[in-house]
Amino acid sequence: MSEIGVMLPDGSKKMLQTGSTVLDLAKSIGAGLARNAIAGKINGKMVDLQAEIGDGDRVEIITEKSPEALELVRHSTSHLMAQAVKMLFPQAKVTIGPSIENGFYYDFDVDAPFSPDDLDKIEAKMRELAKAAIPLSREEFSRDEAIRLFRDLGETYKVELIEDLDADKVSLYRQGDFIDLCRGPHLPSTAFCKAFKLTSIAGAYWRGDENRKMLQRIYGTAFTDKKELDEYLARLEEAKRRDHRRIGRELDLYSFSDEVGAGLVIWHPKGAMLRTILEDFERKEHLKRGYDIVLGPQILKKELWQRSGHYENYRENMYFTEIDGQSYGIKPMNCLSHMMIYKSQLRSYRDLPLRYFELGTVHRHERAGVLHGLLRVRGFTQDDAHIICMPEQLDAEIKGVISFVNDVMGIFGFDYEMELSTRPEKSIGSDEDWERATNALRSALEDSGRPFEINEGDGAFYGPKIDIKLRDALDRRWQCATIQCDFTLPERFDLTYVAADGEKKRPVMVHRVILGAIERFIGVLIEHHAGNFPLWLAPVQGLVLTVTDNQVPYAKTVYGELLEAGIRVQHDFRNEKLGFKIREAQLQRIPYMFVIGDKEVETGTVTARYRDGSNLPAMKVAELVDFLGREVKSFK
RNA sequence: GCCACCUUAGCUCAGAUGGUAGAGCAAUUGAUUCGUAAUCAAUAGGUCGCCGGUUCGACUCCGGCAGGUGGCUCCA
Repeated sequence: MSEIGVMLPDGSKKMLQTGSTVLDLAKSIGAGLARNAIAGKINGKMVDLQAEIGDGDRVEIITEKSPEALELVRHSTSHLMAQAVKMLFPQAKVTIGPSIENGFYYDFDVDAPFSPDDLDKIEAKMRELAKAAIPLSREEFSRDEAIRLFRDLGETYKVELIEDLDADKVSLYRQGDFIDLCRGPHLPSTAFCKAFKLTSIAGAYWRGDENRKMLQRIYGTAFTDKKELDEYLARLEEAKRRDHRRIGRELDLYSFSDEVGAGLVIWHPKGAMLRTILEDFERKEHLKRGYDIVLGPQILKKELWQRSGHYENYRENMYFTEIDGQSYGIKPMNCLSHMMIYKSQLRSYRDLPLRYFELGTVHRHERAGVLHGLLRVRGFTQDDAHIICMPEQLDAEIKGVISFVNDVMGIFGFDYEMELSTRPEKSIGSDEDWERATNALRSALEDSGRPFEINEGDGAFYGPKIDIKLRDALDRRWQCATIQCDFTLPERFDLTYVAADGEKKRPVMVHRVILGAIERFIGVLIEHHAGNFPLWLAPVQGLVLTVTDNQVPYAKTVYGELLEAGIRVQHDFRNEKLGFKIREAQLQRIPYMFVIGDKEVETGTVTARYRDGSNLPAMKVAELVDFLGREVKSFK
C-alpha cells in the first residue's frame, strides 16, 4: 500500500497510508489527541475529522482549545437546535443557521411563533440529543439529487438555496434523522455540544428582505465548556448594569416621555451639562483645525429639498410643515444651508478649502421599531461639517479628517473600527470621480496605519464613504464618525470656484461627522465609563459635604470659592450622617466629595475623597482648584 | 414598518383560577448633630399606559391605539 507525506504545524513531516483522514492522523500522533480532536485544517482550510488527506498537504488538528473551536461548536449547536426543533415541531421548515459573533441562530418557518416555553422545551430536547452523542456525517450529493431530497422532505427553503448555488455538488450533514444542507465542517458528534443556552426569539425576514416572509429566529450561544458559558452570561449581566438607559435615569441625565413623542430626548440639567461640555470641546477642536462655525435654520423650503434630491430620496424620513400655503421641510441633514453659504458669493480657488462646521440639530422620522434609548432617536444634533475643496485637495482633506477622528477618539479613550464602502450598483457620478474619491479615502486609511475593512458596493449613491464604529456595552457596533464624498450636491447646486486660469470649475464636497450624533455618542460614552465620567466630562465634578450643621457657614464659603474658580460643584448640607451623604454621592458617580468637618474648619482646608474611596490630604481651596485643573487638562 | 414579549405609586417589583391593590427605596413631617456606601419614627402617594368590548362585576379575558424591550429591515 502506498503512502502519503503530510506536513504538521511544527514543520515536521509524517507518513500516512493513502486515504488517511484527519482523524487517522490524530490517532497516529496520540490517543489523547484523537479523543480531543474535533476537526482539522488542511492547507489552511477547515475540514471535518473524516476529511481525507492528500500527499504533501499541510495538516493541523483542531481541538476544543484551538481558536477555531468556538465557531465550530456554535455552528454545530445551531444544527443541534434545528434537529431538536424538527423533532418537536415536525411542520417547521428549516432555513439557515450560522454561527455569529456571540453565539448562533437558526431561522425557521413555522405556523405559530415560538413562545418562551418552547425555548425551554427545545433546550431540553437539545440536551437529550447531545447526551445521545449522535454522530454528524458529511455526504456529497449532486445538485439535482439534493434538490430532489429536500423537495421530498418539503424543505422548500433549502431547495431555493441550492437552486441559487453555482456548484454542481453540494454537501449535506446528517445527524440521526435530521439532514441539512451545509458547507461544514462540523463537530464529529453532538456530544461535543456541552455548554449552550438559547437566549431569545425574534422575527427575521427570509434572506433579510423585508418584502419576503418573516421567519422565526431563535438565538443562542455556545462555548466549549460550561465555565466559559457562565462567564459570558455573567458578562451579559454586567452589560445590563452599564446600560445607558438605566444609568441615564439613575444619574438624572435625560428622559423620554410618550407625551412628548417617541425618540425625542429631554435633557435634564446634568445631561445638558454633559452635552454642553462636549459641544464646547468640539467648537475648540474645530477652530484649531481651520473650520468655520456656521448656523442654519431648522426649516427650509420644500423646493430646496427637491433640488437637493432629498425630497425624492429621503422624503419618508422627513417631517414637513406648512405655513401661508408654503411647504417647509424640517431639516434631516445640515448640508443645504452650508451649500447656500458657499453660494452666497463668488468663490476663488484661493478661498479653498472651506470647512463649514455646525452643531446641527436634525429630525428624522425613524421607523418606530428601530428606536433605542439615546443610540437611535428621532431628533439629534450632529457635529457636522462640509468641506468644499478642489479635487486635488481631496487627499489632504480626508487625511486631515482621519487624523482628527483619531485625535478625538484618543482623548475619549475609544477603540474603533473603520470600514471603507465603495461604489454601489445604483449610483451617480463619473468613473473618474469615484476612482479619485475612493483612492483618496483608501490612501488616507492606509496612511492611518490602522486596519480597516472594505464593504464593496456599500457606499452611498452619491459617493464612497468611511464609517467609524464604536461598541456599546453589549458589544453592538454603532456608527459614529463617518466621512462621505459627495458628487451630487456640488452638481445640483451648481457650486463653482474660479480657478487660477480664470475658468469656473466644480469643487468636491466632503460630508463628515466626528462624534456623529451627540446623543448617540453620549449613550456609548455612558456605557464605556459605566457612568463614571472622567473629571473633564463629569457634569458634577465635586460635592461639598458637611459632617454636621456646625460646619455649614465655612462650607458655604468653600462652595462659593470652588464655583467662582469654575469647578462644577454642588453641595449637600442636609442634616444627615456623612456616610449617608457619601453613599448618595457615590451612587451619583460624582468624582470628588469635599468633606468638611471641624478639622477642616479649624485649619481652613478641605479633604477631598475620590469616588474610588481614597482620600487626598487636606488642602487649601486654591491648591485643590489647581489640582483639579491639572486633572481636567489630562482628559483622564 | 415587520415578529415576539412587556406597561401596577417617582424608582425597583409582589398581586393562583375575574370580586376595583401591596412592599422596599425615594418624597413629606418630626426626632437625632452623628467623620468616609443607608439613624429612627410617622405621614402621604395609584381612574393598575390609553380607548372600546365581554361580564352582575376586569388590574386580571378580548380588540384597537400609544410607549417600551429583544431582533429583522433601515440608519448618525
